[in-house]
Amino acid sequence: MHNLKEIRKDFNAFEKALEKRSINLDFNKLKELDIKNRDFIQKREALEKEKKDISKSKDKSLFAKSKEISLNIEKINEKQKTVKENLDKILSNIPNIPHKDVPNGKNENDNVEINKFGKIPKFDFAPKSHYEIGENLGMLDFDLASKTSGSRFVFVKDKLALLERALSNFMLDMHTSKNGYEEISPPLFASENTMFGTGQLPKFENDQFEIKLEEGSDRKFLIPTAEVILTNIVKDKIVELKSLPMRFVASTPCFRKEAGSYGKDTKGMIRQHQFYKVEMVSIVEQDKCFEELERMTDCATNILEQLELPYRKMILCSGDMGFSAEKTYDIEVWLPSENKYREISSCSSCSTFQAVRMKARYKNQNNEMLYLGTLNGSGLAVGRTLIAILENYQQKDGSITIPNVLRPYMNNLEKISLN
RNA sequence: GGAGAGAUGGCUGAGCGGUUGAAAGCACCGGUCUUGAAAACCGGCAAAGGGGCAACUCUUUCCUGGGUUCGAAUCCCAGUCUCUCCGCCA
Repeated sequence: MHNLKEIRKDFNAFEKALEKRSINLDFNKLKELDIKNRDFIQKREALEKEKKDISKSKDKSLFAKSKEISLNIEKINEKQKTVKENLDKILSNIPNIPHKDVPNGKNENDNVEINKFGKIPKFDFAPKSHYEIGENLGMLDFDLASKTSGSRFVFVKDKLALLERALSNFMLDMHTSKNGYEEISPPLFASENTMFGTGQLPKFENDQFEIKLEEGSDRKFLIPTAEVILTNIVKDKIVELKSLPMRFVASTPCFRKEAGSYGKDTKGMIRQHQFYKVEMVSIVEQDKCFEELERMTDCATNILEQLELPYRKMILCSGDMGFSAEKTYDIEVWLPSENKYREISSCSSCSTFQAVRMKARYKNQNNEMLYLGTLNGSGLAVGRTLIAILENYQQKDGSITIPNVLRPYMNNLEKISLN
């Protein structure tokens, strides 16, 4: 969320900065509400002062008047509240301002490649898709999942289940032992306020699974990513400077409705309602966001390099960036069956955008109160990594070679083949 | 599910109708002392919002939302969360 105080300093600059996002926003309305709001505040405070003085004086002859003032305050307060609500509503739906490095663009086609890694594998046979391979092995079962749960679910079985677990463990080990992240096993439920903090609410409610605990209880949601819960660790906090940066990693299931992606990736496990993801979150001083973003992205690509999977690093254009991000790198892994790169990680700096929503702050060297910078990145999406391994490591006979670094996590298994 | 206890500043913790934005301690910042550090001593130190070029000033805030009162951290009601005991249960 944007700080109204900052916006007010230069409305035009704010409007201009958001041009890249191509949102339709009534800036005049925003301006008008802000003025109205402050006007009401001034009126109310003047009355409050008057009332306070009477109370302090303890002059009984004025008590009746004080009562009258209270009624007046009430009226103005109602009006101010309504204006403020409208103001907040507009404000909470405005996305973050893209950083100047971010290329202008409409959609994913305008993303810009930064670099590439690895050799694209050549096959002397037609490479199969991950779901063919998995089904042939009898270790991916989509039919069973649709029977028990519906579409966009999968049963991962046997050695592929082991592989999935190995991937999670391998990634967690890397991030905790080499990259300085603290491992967290968090709740998978998030409160409404928590979802607001990272920007999933109010705008993207359609994508979230809501959980009903009991009639009339507070709203709860299944986390769409561990980012939500890890970032909110600092919600409502004033963090001590010496405890920065904070770095958290978690491997969790993620739940998404995937509304609006009907007909997209319907086959296979590219796009599911539920998937595992290893997520990194960094909480940093606000001026350290960009160096942290580079660091975090390196942590993600390093996993792919160790798994010897070919990838490319993209910088997202303004039109493809998430709501809370100011700058995002996507890591895309090579998928032979599709003959193209597909997203396997997304690392974003959110500047102070989430921190303002969460009221997450720290005091800098000069004892000034500042909002924190927050970053999140997948390190990596486990389901999609599984896919990438199936496809890139497939053999002619339908078996899968296990990447070297994963073997210690799989009882030194070297390949997965039909029993 | 039943019975209690609690929620106060960055943290711990007093206050239980009016000089309380809030004692005390810790932490933090500045100073004295020291070769330097530590200790000791002295001083400072809440946030949000509004007004002002600024110095500064005003308002709000003691879990949340209502209520009583001229006046609420303090009294009443509802809710949320936490803890203890009993029951049940992975």
